[in-house]
Amino acid sequence: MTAGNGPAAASGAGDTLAAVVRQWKAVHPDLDTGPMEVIGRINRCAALLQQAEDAPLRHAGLTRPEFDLLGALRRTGLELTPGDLIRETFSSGAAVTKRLKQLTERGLVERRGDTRDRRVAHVRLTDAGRDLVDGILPEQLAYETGVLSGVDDDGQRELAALLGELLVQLEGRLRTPRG
Amino acid sequence: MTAGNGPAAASGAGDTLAAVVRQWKAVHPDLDTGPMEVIGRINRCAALLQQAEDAPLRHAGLTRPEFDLLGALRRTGLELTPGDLIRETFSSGAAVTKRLKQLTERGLVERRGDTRDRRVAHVRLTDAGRDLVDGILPEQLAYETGVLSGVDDDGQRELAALLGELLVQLEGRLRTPRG
DNA sequence: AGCAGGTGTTTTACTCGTGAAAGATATTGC
DNA sequence: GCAATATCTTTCACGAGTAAAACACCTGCT
Repeated sequence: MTAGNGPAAASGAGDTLAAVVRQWKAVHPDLDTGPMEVIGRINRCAALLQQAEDAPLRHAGLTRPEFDLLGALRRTGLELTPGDLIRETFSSGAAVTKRLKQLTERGLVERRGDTRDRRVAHVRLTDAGRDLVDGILPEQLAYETGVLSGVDDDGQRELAALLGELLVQLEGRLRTPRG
Repeated sequence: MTAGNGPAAASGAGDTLAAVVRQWKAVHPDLDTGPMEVIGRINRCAALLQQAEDAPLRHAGLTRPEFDLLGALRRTGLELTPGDLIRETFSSGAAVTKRLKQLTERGLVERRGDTRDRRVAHVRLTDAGRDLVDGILPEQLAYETGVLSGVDDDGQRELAALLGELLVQLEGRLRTPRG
């Protein structure tokens, strides 16, 4: 969030961000807290979702970034190079290297060198890796459906649309993913 | 995101999540990707915002969690115990201890022991700490206003409201913040 | 051919956060 | 009063991510 978050306590109605915003308004009444209400909530949602979603994955012995990597391989259906995976998962090169090492040792992915360009490697899912992803994904989506059940279908569509708008802006603004 | 994200490439229209969802649908046509469209976008927005927002803070030599801690002290206007800060910033005890050590060394916060209960400490902002927060916060909010400028005011209100709804659900569902 | 510079990947050194255990003090029940 | 237990905070050992440098290899120029 923009400016620290946290619940002063379970303060009656509203989410924790509402309480935080109230506190800031009391200290700096002239401040425009509008952006905080959006960005703060996005960050807090993300944090809580991560804690929650880690549960189904942890059950399979995977971290989210590991699952993202496997998922990228599964959904493209192709062999990907480490460079591709860096771009697909928005991770640093070092992180991808470490994850590939781990996942290879666990027999979930395999590597082979490129015949033409011996700098590059090609990574693909093993059968075990593919089965693992295919097994986890439905559980994950079912769990998420439950998490979102408090928001009705129209609300979910609206949310997805608005976040998509914002995302286009952010993705345009923030050239220079990583290295 | 629920299941790996990433841009297959700059695939025409829509954000990167749209491309990811298309890929999944091609591989698992029967999958209900609805939750992914919401949760994936929340996570991706959070990731991008963090990268972006770190810039103004980094300029002041602060990480976001450090700023969150200072912000909690500033907006409550009170002395807080480490325990309070754990709850306010949703961090682990170990993390708060480390941050307090750093921030104390930098002269941004001060500690004193409790007279009654010698287990607890009380932390408050120094003048320098208060000035730093008051200096950064407007910059931060101005930056965020710019980031959100692609979404009109009604959209922002709608977004804040929907995220608030979701947040209430998540906060209710996820008892057991940390330790 | 040979080298200058670019690209793909890994290694290195380091920071930060975490869970579990320890440490220090309060509180409760006998 | 004193052991048993609970609470607040810090320490420890470790895993994971990062930036920057190193490495390995290709490409284009001369």
